[in-house]
Amino acid sequence: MKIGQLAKRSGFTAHTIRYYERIGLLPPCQRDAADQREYDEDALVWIAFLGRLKATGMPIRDMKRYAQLRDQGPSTAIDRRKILQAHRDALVAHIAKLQQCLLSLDQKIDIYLESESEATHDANPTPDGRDPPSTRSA
Amino acid sequence: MKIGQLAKRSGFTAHTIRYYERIGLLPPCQRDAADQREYDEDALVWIAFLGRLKATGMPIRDMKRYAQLRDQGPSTAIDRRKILQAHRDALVAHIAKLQQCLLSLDQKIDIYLESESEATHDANPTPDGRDPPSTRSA
DNA sequence: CCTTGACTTAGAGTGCACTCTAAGCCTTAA
DNA sequence: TTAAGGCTTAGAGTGCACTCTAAGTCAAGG
Repeated sequence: MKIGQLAKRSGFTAHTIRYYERIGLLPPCQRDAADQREYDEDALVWIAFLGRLKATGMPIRDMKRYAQLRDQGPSTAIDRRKILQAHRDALVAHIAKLQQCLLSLDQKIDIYLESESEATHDANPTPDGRDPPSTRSA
Repeated sequence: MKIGQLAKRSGFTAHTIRYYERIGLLPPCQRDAADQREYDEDALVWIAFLGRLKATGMPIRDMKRYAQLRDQGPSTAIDRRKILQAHRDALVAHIAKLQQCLLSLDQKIDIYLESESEATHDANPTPDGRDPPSTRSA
């Protein structure tokens, strides 16, 4: 497939795909008679994997490290697995943190909703007219 | 407390706190006789909240919008609540996506681990000497 | 008295990850 | 035949969120 196709199927732009090739994240691909890039399904699998690393917050320099090891062949498999595991652990921690933030966000929303329903039952929003839930710990 | 104290307790640097004030994320605070910033506990609560918005991926321009509404007083409470709810929904979706990525990351790690244990039982890592788990969907 | 270190300002610089531009080539449909 | 649209390159530009610099003031400790 051409770069435009790969772009559509991977969710990256053609610009970004060329950029990734330039910096060594994608290996150089086949070219057709007109010197245009021609990709196979493997390329899509690889770039989709990069997309997941990116989505989970891996910086490009780490993806590059991984890509370099991959280029060096099977002897680097253990190193690659370790990179992935470290990333996985960081991801688990990150998700946990997000879930905690979600909790306190929900709490804050509830405080807003409560003060809104008070305002419905009562003509006067909050007793002293202060900004209702501008603060709250957690 | 002084800016250095607030920095320590909030996890932001003093530089960043001044930057946030400059762009309107933090309201101007009290100054002491030497014109140095003096913060109260409320300031800490507010900046900690900003920290959670940031940690959950809210861009600064959206935080600014929220801060502006807050500065306008209680009449903007519903708008603020809606911002928070929209952010909350985006966050839930983001967490779900991360969890999906975590799943396929774990699968990939398992493939590496399997090929490693094969290598232990068998002298020859992979039959044809190819890069073991460089791909795999999901 | 002197040094240390925290603070002040405006504004410049950084790092990341794209994102786009310019100028041009090639293929395909009308 | 021509126009549209996709492709090529090197390199410049963008947006975000800081991050730091320079030059200076000020208060406390040795």
